[in-house]
Amino acid sequence: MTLTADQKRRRAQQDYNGGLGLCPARQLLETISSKWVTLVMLALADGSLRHSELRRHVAGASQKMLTSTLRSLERDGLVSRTVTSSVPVRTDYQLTPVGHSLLDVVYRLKGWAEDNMDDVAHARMAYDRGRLTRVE
Amino acid sequence: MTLTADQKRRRAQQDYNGGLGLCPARQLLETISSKWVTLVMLALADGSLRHSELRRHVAGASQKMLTSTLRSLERDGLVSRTVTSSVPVRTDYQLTPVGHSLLDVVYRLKGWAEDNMDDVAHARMAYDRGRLTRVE
DNA sequence: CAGCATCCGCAATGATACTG
DNA sequence: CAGTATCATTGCGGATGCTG
Repeated sequence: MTLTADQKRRRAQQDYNGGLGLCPARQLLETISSKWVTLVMLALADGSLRHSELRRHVAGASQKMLTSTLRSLERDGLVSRTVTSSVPVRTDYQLTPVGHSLLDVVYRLKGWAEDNMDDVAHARMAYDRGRLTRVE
Repeated sequence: MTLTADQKRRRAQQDYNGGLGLCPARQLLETISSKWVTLVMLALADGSLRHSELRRHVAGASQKMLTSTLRSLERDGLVSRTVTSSVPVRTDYQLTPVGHSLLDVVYRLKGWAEDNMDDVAHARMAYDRGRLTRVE
């Protein structure tokens, strides 16, 4: 078998997440870092929303991604799903207590972004403009 | 010519942002949400690190991804890069003041993950158990 | 209306080899 | 050692159509 360095690295990463148990936190971090997670969390901040409502709140999210994200959040116990078996099926999503605790952190993240977006925007322009000026 | 890789990334981001017409804050949020960003930030928490050292700290990061992430962070003014033009080129990375302010938030995120990983792990098992009643 | 399955294009990511 | 370009692969994410 030609298990080159690629396999080894990938195995290392997988083991890091699952086997060692020393860093399940990282696994969680990566879950949170998912593109739509923060947006869905913020959308559910005010209360429960239906699938269609959620989709309206989160701009640019396809039905597939939304469902996928919600499943992930539900699996992690951050979001609870309530299905009402009426004729038109109604499904409501809302944050669990654990979800709310994460929301608190997400708010801080959002706050930081709002506070520093000017600095970052400026830094970006400066970087893009003077990229050929190397520091030595 | 040396901008090709960066231009690709930049183009991708702008393409996404342009399609949705988003506020800069959300743009920043997505930057932070990048998979390796938090890990690199945490690695640089204690002080400056060289490229190779950084790579050792962040498990599973390829050289390409690391460089790419660092470039992104440098562009946003969160990380500063210091190149020493000695015979073996030495490059050190360290957080900027703005980077440190983000690090503070990242710490909270990490703290949350550590505090809640047990709950989440439990929720996951429970969820998976319920789903596995229907195995082929 | 909720959500799952399928096809598919493209961006993200990795490996490799090459500069300075 | 740090960094880049190039090619190959994959998995994300979008679109569509079908089920309950």
